[in-house]
Amino acid sequence: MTTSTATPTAASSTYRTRIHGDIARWSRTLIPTAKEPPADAEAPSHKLLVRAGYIRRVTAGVYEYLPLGWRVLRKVSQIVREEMNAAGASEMLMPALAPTELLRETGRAEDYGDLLFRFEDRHGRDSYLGPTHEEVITDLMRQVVSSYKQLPLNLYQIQTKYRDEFRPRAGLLRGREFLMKDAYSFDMTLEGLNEAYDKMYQAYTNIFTRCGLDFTVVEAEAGPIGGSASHEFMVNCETGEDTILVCPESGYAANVEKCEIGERPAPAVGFFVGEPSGALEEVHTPNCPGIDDVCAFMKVKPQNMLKTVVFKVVKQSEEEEKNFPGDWWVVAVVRGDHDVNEGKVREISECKLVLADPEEARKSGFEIGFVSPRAAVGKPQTLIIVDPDAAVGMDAAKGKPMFWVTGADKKDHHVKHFNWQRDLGKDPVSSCADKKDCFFEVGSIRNAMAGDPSPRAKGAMLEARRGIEVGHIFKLGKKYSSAMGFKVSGEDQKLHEVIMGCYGIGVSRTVASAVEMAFDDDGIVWPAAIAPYHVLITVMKPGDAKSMEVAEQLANEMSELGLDVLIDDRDERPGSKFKDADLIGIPVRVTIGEKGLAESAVEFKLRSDSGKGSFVAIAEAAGKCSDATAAAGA
RNA sequence: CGGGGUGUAGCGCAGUUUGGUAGCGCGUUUGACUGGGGGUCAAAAGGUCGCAGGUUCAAAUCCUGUCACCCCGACCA
Repeated sequence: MTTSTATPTAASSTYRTRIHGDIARWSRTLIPTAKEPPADAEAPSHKLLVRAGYIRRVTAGVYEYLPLGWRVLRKVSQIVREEMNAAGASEMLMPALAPTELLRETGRAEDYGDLLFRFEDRHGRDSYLGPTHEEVITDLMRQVVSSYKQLPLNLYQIQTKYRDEFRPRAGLLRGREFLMKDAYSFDMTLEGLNEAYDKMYQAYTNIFTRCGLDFTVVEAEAGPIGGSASHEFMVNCETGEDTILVCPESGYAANVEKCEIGERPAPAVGFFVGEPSGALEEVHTPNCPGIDDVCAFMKVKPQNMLKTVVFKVVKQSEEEEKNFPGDWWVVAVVRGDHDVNEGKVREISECKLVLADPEEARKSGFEIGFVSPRAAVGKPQTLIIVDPDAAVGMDAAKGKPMFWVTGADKKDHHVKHFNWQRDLGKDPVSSCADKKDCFFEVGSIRNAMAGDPSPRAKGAMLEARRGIEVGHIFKLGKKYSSAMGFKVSGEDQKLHEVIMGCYGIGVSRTVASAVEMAFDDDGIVWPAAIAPYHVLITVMKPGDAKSMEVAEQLANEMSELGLDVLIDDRDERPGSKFKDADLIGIPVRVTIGEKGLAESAVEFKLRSDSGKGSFVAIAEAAGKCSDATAAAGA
């Protein structure tokens, strides 16, 4: 592996010695290219990486990295390594295999469920293959770190990870075995954590910039891993699995789960106010628990439905259980074309929630699938939250009373002409005010969508884009140190739980997303920094002594300049060699043929240029390749 | 976990309805011609038709079971 002569960040200064580039011969390595992709490949990166001989599938979601693929993976790893080291983190290696009892300490043995690769060894010990390593590192740390003087620390590894995805797909983008960099920071104070986090944010920005990727950093929910803040690094790409929302004016960007919605104007007449659109009418809707089913059956639009989602409150302490005995519920109401955002419901309700079990909810009077706000209003131990877009009585656009369809609170029935005031009381909010254990409020509880007002710039609208998540940084807080008893002595001579952060990069996914981002009809177009080789020397007549001599000489010169060179010395027809060259996507191609040699020249062409290329004197070729790769960021 | 689908040569596929000697294209090997964008001709190698039972004189084909894989949805540190 090499570094080039012109690495743009401070990390390159770690190299004191001149490192020569690699030279390889196509005929003596393994690059099995194919005209047709395997039938199971769908994503462009999957098709191309297989066709170009980078990877092969071994079983669902598991791939071999052939020589070219492994080189790319190592290039990305090396960039990650350099930037992590420059940010003050230390590399180590944890095992992929660990005892499940570690996960029991934090409850994640259950939380992960089937996603965890688990098995018993011959002694009957329950083991797992690590999907991530919070428990392992915390276990290590609690053994070896006992004083604040040993902190702060940031430790990372580049390790194969395992997740038993139910449906692996898209080649390297969602595999069951994948290469990941994971880092863990340990601090005594919140300020320390914030500093560590900001350093990682910067390191990640450097890493993905150096990899030549076009990416967006978005605010994200911390998710099941817990914690208080997080950002995702998303490669901008139409084929991406994830939707992100961005504000074109302020630069605010967030994923769908996290994205806030700017102030939505309340109806001019006030929330819930409006005459009924007609008499309440019950409709038999057999086998229609879902919004789409009902809409198709009743021929109404989702915008005219009220969706009612029932959550159960999870009490987190015995004290809570004592103060609030029995089952408590949170009922979220949104418009049928919107999605309830559990995080936002949680924030407003200030409770830990789970989606109610249908059976259990039914016993308490919620006919799941057919619930309406009527089932919840005035009900004890229940909080109702209605999204502003659902809390309207007048259809402002049409100037008519709002036509609502919602559940009939009995199986296989819905009602139409639902009206907030008539069916819930003259003023739904105050109707609950005099009961001390029933609550009713209007709050923003749905996922943001394209077209929603920006939360950061007045008048701007959110836009939706697609992306591939390649990096994710979290502020974990004390979740793991607390669960696993990782405490150290502070300056005050007292024990303190350590504050953690964790920082992941999907290395193999980064490789695939680089391809998703840059390819054309002919094949891959690698960013120079992560291409398996910088230069491909295509020898038209490998049987010709003069041609091969020039090829070797050029390769040596380039290697001296730190370039990695692949010589296509195969005795193939020119057409095949050019097709293969475009397919594997090496950034610079130098062609050695009779035309040029007669003039002591070779042909120089960038993969990213569609033109024919140009002739360059042999003496200048190596330098030109070096300049071109440096200009492309390698 | 719901719905749909596929397993036949290294890759892509036909053949299965109506049981009767295992096929095509690409790739591979050999030879000749060719030689700047996947060439031409000639010859050749390569398959227990996913696996296990069953029906039958006879099974890639029909029946039963099983395994693997893919797509859509749900889910997703």
